[in-house]
Amino acid sequence: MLSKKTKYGLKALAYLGNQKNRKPVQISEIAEHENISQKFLESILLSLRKSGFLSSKKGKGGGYYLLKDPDQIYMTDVMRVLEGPIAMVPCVSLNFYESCDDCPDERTCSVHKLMLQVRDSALAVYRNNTLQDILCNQPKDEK
Amino acid sequence: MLSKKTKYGLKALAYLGNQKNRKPVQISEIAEHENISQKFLESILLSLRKSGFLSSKKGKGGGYYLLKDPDQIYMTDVMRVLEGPIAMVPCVSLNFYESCDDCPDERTCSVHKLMLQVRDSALAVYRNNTLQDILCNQPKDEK
DNA sequence: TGAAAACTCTACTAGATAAGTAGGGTAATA
DNA sequence: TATTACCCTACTTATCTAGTAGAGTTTTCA
Repeated sequence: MLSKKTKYGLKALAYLGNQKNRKPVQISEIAEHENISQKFLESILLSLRKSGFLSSKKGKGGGYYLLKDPDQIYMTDVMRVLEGPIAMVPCVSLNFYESCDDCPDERTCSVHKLMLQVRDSALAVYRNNTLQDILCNQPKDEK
Repeated sequence: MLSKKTKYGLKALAYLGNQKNRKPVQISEIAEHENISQKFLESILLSLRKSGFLSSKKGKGGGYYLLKDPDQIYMTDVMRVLEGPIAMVPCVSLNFYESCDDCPDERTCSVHKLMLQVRDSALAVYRNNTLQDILCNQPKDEK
C-alpha cells in the first residue's frame, strides 16, 4: 500500500506544480486545498525540502515553492524519498540492496525471480513520468 | 514491502511445484527446507488451500500438494490471495475498488494518474508469470 | 482397534510502523 | 517589533505483521 505520507507528498508537489508562477505557497493553503492535516504536511514538506525538491521562504508572504521545473522532477526520485525503496524485497533493490538471510541462493529463488520483474516494471513507469506528466493543467504548447 | 506471508507462500508453492510427482509433502519438510516457522507456514498453506491452489491429505503419509499444474497457476491470483490488492491505492484497484474520501475528483488526481500506470505494469508482470515460470527446475521439453 | 502422524482452528502477544498531535522555538519581513 | 510562518522534538494512538501456544480432529497403518 502507498503510505499517506507519499500520497500527500505527491499531492503537495502537484499543487505547487500547478501554480502559475513560483511564488511561495503557504502550508495552510495546501493543507486546506488537499484535505491534509497541516502538521503532518509540515513534516512531509520538510523532508522534500531537505531532499532538494522544494525550497521555502520564512516570514510574512513566505511558504514553499518548487526548486526545479516540473518536467525536471522525476517520479523515481520523488518515490524513493517519500516511499523508500521501489523494490518489494531488499534482495532486488538497486539503492537499498540487502541479501535475504533465509535464502541460500538468489539465482534459484522464485521470489527473487518474480520480484525482479516487478521492480523493473515499476521503475520503468517512474522513470517515464515527471511531475509535469501527472499535473492536471497540462501545458498547451506540446512539443 | 512484500510481506513474509507472501514470500513464504510463494516459496512453499515453488517447493511443491518442484516436486517430481504430486505426492503430499509434509508441512515440516517445507518449513525446514525453506527456513520458515512451521506454525506460521501452517496458516499460510491453509489459506492457499481455501483459495483452491492446494489440497491436503490427513493422517500418516499426508501433507499438501498442488491441485493444478504449475503452468496453470497464475501469479495474479496467487498475489491477490497472499498479498491482497495489487494496486497501491484502493481507487485504482480492479478487485478491491474504493474511492478516496479526501479526493474530490479522480480524473484530475495526480496520485491516481501515476498509480494507475504502476498497477497496470505490475499486473502485466503477474499475468505473464505462472508458477512454472518461477521454478528453478524448468522442464527440459520447452515448446 | 488404537496409537501415532499430520492437518485444523482459535486465541493471544510482542514488536514495528504509520499517521498524526502537541507545543514550543526560531527566523524573516512589513 | 510584532506578526507570520517555517522548524524541530517528543509523544500518542491505532493498526498490522509475524509469530506463539495449545487444544482438537481426522486419517492411516500396523
